[in-house]
Amino acid sequence: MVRVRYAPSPTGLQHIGSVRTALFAYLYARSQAGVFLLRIEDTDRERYDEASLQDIYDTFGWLGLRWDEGPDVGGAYGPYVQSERLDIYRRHAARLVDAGFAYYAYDSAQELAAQREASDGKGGYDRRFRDMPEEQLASYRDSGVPAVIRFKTPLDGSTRFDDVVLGQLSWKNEDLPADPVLMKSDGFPTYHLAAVVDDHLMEISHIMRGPEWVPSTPVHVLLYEAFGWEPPVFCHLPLVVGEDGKKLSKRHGATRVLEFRERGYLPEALINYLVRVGWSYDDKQEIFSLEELERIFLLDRINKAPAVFDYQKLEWLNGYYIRECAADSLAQALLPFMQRSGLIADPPDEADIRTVRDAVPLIQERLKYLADAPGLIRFLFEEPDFDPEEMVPKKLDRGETAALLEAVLPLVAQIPDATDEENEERFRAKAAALETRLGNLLMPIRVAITGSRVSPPLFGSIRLLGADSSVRRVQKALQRLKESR
RNA sequence: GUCUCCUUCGUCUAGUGGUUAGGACACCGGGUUUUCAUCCCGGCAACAGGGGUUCGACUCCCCUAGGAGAUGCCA
Repeated sequence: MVRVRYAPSPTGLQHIGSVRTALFAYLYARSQAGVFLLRIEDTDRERYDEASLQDIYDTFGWLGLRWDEGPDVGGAYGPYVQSERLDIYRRHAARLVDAGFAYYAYDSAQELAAQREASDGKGGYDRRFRDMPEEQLASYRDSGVPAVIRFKTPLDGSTRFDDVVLGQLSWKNEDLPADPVLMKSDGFPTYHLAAVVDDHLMEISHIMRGPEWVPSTPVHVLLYEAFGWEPPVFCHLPLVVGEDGKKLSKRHGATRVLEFRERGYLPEALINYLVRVGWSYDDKQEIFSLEELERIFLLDRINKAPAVFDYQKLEWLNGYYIRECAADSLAQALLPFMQRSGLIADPPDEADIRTVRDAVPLIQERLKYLADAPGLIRFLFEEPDFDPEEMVPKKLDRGETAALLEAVLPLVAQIPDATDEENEERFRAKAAALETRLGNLLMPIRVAITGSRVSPPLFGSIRLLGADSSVRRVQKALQRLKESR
């Protein structure tokens, strides 16, 4: 039985890297008909942040990735919050001390900092309490200095493990972190202890996590050995980096995942994009639905090398998924963005909903982001403001433009009652009669109606706006064009 | 500094000893089109460098260079 976990710590908002890790774990569990579970690693009470915890639920709720076991849904291996498992860690740490694999240490933060400094960035702890005789130890114990429990990493020999992605990895034990802390002085475990204990007790079969854990994996392997447990399969995912090749952070743009929702990305697009960062299926397919991924996602197609997060490709996918979207659901998805830009009320009234829905066919293939919609159809909700000069087509002047507009005005009122084909035919005939180009006729109207030279298709736009408003806007624009001569 | 990992077009990647090194995004050009967008066609563009092994290396080995991660009583 494949059991994988996503184990975020509520110390920061969910970002691209963490969600990519979760996605891979989720997909692998699904493809193996296994279990995907959420475990909250809240053992750092210094950095604990309530909002970050909520962000985890909000993020995955939006993405539509559900766990089979977790704090909110329960399960047979709980509790799924580490701060609720403290006595489990205490017991296991004590067990290691009793068996001679770990010991109490009484260093102060200052002493440790001084040691680090003295070692000239090389790290390294002097292990002073590791083999301290009992008589000496007693004085520390009685002094009331808070103790930590440290793990005795072997002084010689080597530790190796197999990683699904990286292959066989090996360390000399002397290069390992010197006696890492297992239990902190505040009674909370460190990641090393908590993760190992929980992964074992929760019967995790595959540890899928970011590459920053590779260097501490040998310590984890040693811990499994000390406990007499069989380690799970390790699977370290490649890093997601920014364009500068460095670990993704705020300076690379939107890294907080929910910000992608605010910017008008579709979860399908983000998921599809993310799955291709560090994973491939074959040499052809780029588009994957979540449902398909849940069937075909395999670990052996995971890449080793770090991958650059490419916003342009994400943008393309987002446009693709917007185009694929059913009109009604797209309209629905657009409403919050219309509200946020103040064009429609919250809650929206019937007429506004209808307008948005009717506008969808006009703008669907023009949207790269949901947030683009308000800009494209703003003219349906309020009168545009524009420079009359915008109406003048290339190679024409204001006078000529005004004359064309005047000549074509009667046709505008008829637009809503005719098909696009009929309208086009009429305008083409008119253009021919006036010995001008079709574009020279339509551009001034386009600007008069929408306020911009770039807009959704004109006839459809006018149909939505209605004959009266449309004619009024053209007349008004004509007036301004003449006046400003 | 030390340890570990990584290295195919600008980017994501396919490729597992013999390929014109394939696809996608981006970019450039062309076509369709009432603007924009979509769509269609075409183009540019890569095996980090050096040694081996081999009849033959992008593929295997070694070295170098570059990059990244780690080096916490954070995860």
